[in-house]
Amino acid sequence: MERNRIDEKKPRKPAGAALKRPELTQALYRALFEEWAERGYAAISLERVASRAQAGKAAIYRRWPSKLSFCSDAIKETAVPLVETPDCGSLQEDVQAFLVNLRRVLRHPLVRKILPDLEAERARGGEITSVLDHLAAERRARFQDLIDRAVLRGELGQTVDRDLILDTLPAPLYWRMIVRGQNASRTVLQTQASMLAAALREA
Amino acid sequence: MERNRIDEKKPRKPAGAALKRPELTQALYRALFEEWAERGYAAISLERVASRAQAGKAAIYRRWPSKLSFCSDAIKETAVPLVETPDCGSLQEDVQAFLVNLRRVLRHPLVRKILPDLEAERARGGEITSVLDHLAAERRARFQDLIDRAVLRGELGQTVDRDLILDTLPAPLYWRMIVRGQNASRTVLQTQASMLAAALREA
DNA sequence: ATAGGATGAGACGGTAGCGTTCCGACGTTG
DNA sequence: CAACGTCGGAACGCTACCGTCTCATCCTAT
Repeated sequence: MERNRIDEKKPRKPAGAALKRPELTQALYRALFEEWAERGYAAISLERVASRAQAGKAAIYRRWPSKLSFCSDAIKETAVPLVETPDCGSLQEDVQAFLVNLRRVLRHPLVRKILPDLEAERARGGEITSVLDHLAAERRARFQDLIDRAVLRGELGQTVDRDLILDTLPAPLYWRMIVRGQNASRTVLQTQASMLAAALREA
Repeated sequence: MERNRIDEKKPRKPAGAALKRPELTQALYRALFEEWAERGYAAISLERVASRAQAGKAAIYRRWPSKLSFCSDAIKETAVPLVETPDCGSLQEDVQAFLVNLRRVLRHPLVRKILPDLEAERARGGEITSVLDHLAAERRARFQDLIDRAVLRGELGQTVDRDLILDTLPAPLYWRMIVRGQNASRTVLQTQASMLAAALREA
């Protein structure tokens, strides 16, 4: 009876499938993010998203039951391939590699607009708060690895305040690029890495 | 002819005046900020602001021609008495005093919600962007004073990168309190001040 | 070729806020 | 006392979007 005809999400044949065309789903995600960047989460109009994707409103309501689940899926689908922080040999190099990765993310023009909106929505206690909390937890785990390596190398004491480092590492670059809207050259990253390494050793 | 009957903003007699009652104006400001914190700038409903202040919509439109000018006036009126950064004798003490002032501002429950919304609105290029740019310029001037004093004392070299310091000083506390939503104890401020002073000397 | 399912387009009634305008009530001024 | 201006409240027509629904069309699989 081939019951997988209902379950399958990807095309069985090489060409595009007809069951909830995945290309359209991607187009809807893209249109959503554009709308999101322009208006902010609270003011997203699904009508405009649909027309921006040259789709009908029904195409959205067929896939997701609500704006929240639509946006939640869009974030999860997109934010997963995020920053990787491999071991670069020293604290200073680890920090600099992290900054390079962070800059790559913060450079994206849509991220620059959507990220502050997410923070605002979270501060306000909006409905997407839970989604963001989940992402924040993942982000925190990456930091822990970086700090653990530095402690093992003896670059940081075992009593180091991990919570404070969590504030210190990403904050200056975020502030510069997102809050102040400046760009960050390679020399800026290097100087910031030096300053951060010095700050961490002081903690 | 007593032409000041038109100009005067304050009551001539001890009792409340009738011409655009200033108490009502203040009540409207307060209601605006509450609404702002709950919904965000883009979603502010002047109808709700009015009813929250137990006023009629006309009371708002009699005073301001648009939402932008209403909010703009409210911000300017409120944000002017901002942080002061007096000379405390040393870089480390100056930094710590600045952090204490910043914490005082960021602790306010309405500020915690309105500030991220302002950043998001600014990143989006919304209509209040110009108002915020003006405030940012004032804020920057305060930092220049703090750095100038440290250079004069010989604590920082004359070639120090002021732009980077502009990113480094407020970022970690802002990140901790606003983005992460944590509070900041006195020892947190002290440790951050030490870390920041070490970072600045590295710049 | 044909049947079935997704699609784009758009109509529908409902909700919400806009900005304006009117009203009767009130208090201050003269 | 009378005139005036502001007050709260409410109604106005207007626009935008919601979430549902219908329908002709197109594509794919059988």
